[in-house]
Amino acid sequence: MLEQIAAIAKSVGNPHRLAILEALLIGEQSVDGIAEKTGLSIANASQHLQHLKRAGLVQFRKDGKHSLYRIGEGPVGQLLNALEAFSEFQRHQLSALPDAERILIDSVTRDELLARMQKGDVMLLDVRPEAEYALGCLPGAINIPIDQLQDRISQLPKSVEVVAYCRGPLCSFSKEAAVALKKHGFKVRCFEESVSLWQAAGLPLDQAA
Amino acid sequence: MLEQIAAIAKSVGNPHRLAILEALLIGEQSVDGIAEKTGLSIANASQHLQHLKRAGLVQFRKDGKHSLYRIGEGPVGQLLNALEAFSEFQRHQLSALPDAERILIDSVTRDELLARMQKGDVMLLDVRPEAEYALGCLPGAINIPIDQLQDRISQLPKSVEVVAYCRGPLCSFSKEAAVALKKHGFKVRCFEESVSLWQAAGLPLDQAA
DNA sequence: TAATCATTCAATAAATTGTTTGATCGATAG
DNA sequence: CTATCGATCAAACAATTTATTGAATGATTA
Repeated sequence: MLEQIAAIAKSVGNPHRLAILEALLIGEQSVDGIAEKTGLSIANASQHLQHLKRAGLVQFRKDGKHSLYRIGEGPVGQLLNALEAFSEFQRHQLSALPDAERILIDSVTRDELLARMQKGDVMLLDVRPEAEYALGCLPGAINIPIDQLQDRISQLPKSVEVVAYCRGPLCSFSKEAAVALKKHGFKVRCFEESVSLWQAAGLPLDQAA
Repeated sequence: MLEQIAAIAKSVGNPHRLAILEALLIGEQSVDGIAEKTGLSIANASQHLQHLKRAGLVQFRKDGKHSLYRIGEGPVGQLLNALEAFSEFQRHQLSALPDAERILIDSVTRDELLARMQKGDVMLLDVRPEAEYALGCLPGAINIPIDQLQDRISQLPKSVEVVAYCRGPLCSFSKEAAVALKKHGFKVRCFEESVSLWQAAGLPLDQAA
């Protein structure tokens, strides 16, 4: 029992396999696509993929001479989220802020976000690099890459709540952005599921041109 | 970055270390207490504990000639919960139920549970073994160990909602119980944080004696 | 001060994991 | 049918993890 759980953790406990999962969060990919994105040799990527497949973290289909892998069913995103959240906590722990200074960021569930978007009383902030934003973003989101946020912070409204998001479960940009904004007095939460899980849920993306 | 995250996952990716964490969820312990509970040699337990300490998953203080370890600050419980949830998902996946047959269990947050307990319109069901129940349970809970549940299912009321709980993040009893009850038409949810996180939050336990 | 106890450390051996190489397989294209 | 391509496999090696042993540490107790 504990061994099953440990086996799952062991599967994600390798930077190359995490990189593969991160790549797959964007969408289904062939082995050599993954190999290229992660800098692994093809044979090595294939081995890691099979490891992940055994653990149920990815799934697989064949299309002609390609093997296409995708994120597995089940709460893979939550798992990666939990890992990222713990890592994030650690990093802030280390920066040795006195407890009072530590800023807590609330998050928003997908359902709540959808409802708020309908009402139109939130501003969606995409903090990914421009190139990723251009490929597609949540409907109506504006883009300020995390490294430009300090300079362009005045472009954001204080009248409505800001919801920041980034790539997905293994990315901490949205939380960093939220902390920065909160320090400046904005009303801000973050949407932890971000693009990859939005997509995975079958919801539509905007083409930001 | 991915390496930091992988290091965390690697730390929980070992059954002995998971067993140690499970033991610590109950409370602070000395090295030899942990060694005994997990069946490890003292030296080995000490090494694993130091591994966990490096990863920030446990913390440590000295008291005389004892070293006392406890679960680390931060979202350790969530992390273990996510792992357990994924493992649980897999197990049900494997039992090859057609999608329609798969039973989804809602869970209850601690805050909601507290509110409902005040109002008195829930029945708390502790499905741990009797011995553990005797050491302390959530206020007002009754105990039906998971392996007696089938026989004693008629003792439960259908008029109020049942909330099942068990040991903590690495235990799946409460979910199993909830599935069984739901099949019999009970209104049931499960309290995923269970005893260990209840305790960790500083909330009081009942002495069931 | 010496003896004892709980723990950690250091060294080693055993087991597991990760990577590379080249061979192999199956599907498509010429 | 043969050549090519994407992917997997099998074997071999390197690197990392894990468990065990016995010595060392440091705080208490006699």
